[in-house]
Amino acid sequence: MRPTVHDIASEAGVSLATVDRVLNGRPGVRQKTKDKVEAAVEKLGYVRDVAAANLAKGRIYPFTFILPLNDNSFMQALDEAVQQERLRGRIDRTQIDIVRVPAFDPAALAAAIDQVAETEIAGVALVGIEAAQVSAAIGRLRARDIPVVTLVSDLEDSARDHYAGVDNEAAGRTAGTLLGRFLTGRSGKIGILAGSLAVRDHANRLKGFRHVIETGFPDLEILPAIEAQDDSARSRAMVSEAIAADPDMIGIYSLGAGNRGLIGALETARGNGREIVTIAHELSDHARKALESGIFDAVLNQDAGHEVRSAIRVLKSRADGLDVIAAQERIRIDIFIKENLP
Amino acid sequence: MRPTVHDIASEAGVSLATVDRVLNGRPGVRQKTKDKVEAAVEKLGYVRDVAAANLAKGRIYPFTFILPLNDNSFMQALDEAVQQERLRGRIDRTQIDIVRVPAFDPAALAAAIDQVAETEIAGVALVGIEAAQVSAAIGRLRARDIPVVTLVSDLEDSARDHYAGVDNEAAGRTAGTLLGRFLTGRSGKIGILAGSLAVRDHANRLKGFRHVIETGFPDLEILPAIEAQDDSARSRAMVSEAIAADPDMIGIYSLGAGNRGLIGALETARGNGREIVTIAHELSDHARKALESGIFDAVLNQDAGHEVRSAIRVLKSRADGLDVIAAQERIRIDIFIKENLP
DNA sequence: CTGAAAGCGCTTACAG
DNA sequence: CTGAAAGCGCTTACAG
Repeated sequence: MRPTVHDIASEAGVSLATVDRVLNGRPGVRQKTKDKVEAAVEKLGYVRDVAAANLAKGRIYPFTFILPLNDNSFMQALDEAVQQERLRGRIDRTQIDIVRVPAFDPAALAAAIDQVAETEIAGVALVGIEAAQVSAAIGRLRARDIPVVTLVSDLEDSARDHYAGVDNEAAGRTAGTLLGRFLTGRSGKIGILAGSLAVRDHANRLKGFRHVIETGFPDLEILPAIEAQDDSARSRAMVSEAIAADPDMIGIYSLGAGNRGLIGALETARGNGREIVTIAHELSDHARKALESGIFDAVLNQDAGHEVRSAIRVLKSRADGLDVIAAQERIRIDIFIKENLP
Repeated sequence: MRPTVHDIASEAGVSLATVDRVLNGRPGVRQKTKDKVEAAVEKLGYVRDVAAANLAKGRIYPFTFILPLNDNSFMQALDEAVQQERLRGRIDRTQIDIVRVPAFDPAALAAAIDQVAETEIAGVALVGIEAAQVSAAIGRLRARDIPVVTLVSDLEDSARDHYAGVDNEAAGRTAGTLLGRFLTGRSGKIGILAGSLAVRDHANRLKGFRHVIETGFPDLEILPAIEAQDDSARSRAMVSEAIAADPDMIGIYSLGAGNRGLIGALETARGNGREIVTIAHELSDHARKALESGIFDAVLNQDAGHEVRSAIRVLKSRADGLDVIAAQERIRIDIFIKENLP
């Protein structure tokens, strides 16, 4: 049987309380006593039972997730993933509060952060918006020693502890390579559909995409980006117009949300005999159906559940003063085509 | 604060022991008492603290993993993943034994299974080999009510409880679509490199691949499969020869292990001005480097760690007599290209 | 600086 | 059929 604190205590000839002090690096133990305990730990190969420790501590980690009020499928999936983990809180001793703020509103986000900072909290996760006031609010949280993780969308210049999200430039490069290769031997133009290039994520994706196409696929030309604010009706209208206007458009990279409108436009185009190779982001139900029907050729995905769980793991580690194994927390860029749909 | 067994007991006006009996469906409780307890559970929204329960039970799940002694990278990764989980056993109360048997040896595997059946065990995971004697041995395990999960390689006709691995036919279809699309506009022949088509996994991959190419890419012709027993030197020689023999070979699908030899052959071919679009399986270090250098164009991967953890979750559920949510245990087919390498 | 005792939420003999 | 008490491996006041 594996050794317990009792074994350590009797081996070292001290009490349980002292063992606990040494094990948890609490102050008020003579060096000599500490040595005895450490020797016993070493000798018996003691490993702490974390579950039992948590039970005894009755410790609960109160975390707050600040999420945007956004109706696109991905943000909804993210919201649901957080709610899911919230329920699991009973078992993993987290107490997750969700605060929702208007989307794309830096002032609202900063205000929400400041409000959260007033509460008794062990960590905060939030979807970043690139803005000085947001960075400043994060700085104030960190000044109070509250761990902060950015989720999905980073704020590189802020004091956040960790970013739980995808490398968007790499995602753009991935899309570029796939689209370029799917169009092997053809020459023509590529349409870009974005929410807004003012959003760092979208800009980064486009940057990576552009780099790959320009350096690797000289027969393809990238058209100026269509910014449709991730709005479905708008996307549909603008993409339809662009397709009609340019018979040479043979591919589209949709790097934002708003896929529903895009799918409508592509279906219409297909009706008119135009098959356009398309790569989009986020495996929503719509995107899945579009893959199945051949309207989309590939979909890049980030797993919202993974991101949320990673954020929680990191916040817990931080709250416990432990280090994070960065490699283990890297969020993958999933590639889905019709054939490997999960 | 969330309710505990104490709250249920006082609400229902019974003792802790009775609450426990009802909660765990143990016999010897009057229906009327049971009703009272269940009403209290309902009313207070009680949810059991699994960690505390395990602590009290002192329960440990002794599982045995039977793994092939195989030096290919994937099997080594699998072995390491099991060792990893073995270490975590201290925290998640599993006690994992690893038994290693010669690879591709049905008699040895069957013997190992029978030997394990003699021990006090809560579940067995094993890498399947298609053979009647193996199925029979699994049947004997199940007859003793020991849960069995096949890992990586299934035995559909056996009595195993669950398969923790990838849908290999879908993997083949995925490879076919990618290769076909990467070769858009070109016509030529596709080489197939397999370990042995007697291995069901390899045969299934080829089946899926063939289906996609034959129905979707009429300009591509699949050459007879090269079976190199996953041996590096052999793979290298046979692939080199095949490339030299057929100037029309423009693509290769490598559906087994033995990638090192394949990479060597492709590098030589490249030196001779032959660029062959290649898709392989399993993201080993060699495969990763081959992606980075452009020798491989895509790699399909199954995550050994996921498979092992899924197997453990399923075995635990079975041991506890719980159902498994199949959708949650599905193992994904990961697509990696140079740009989305993790 | 150190220890004895109670308790976290559950389960398990044992007694009745 | 039901209950009182002890214990799982830890931590935490409290006392000294």
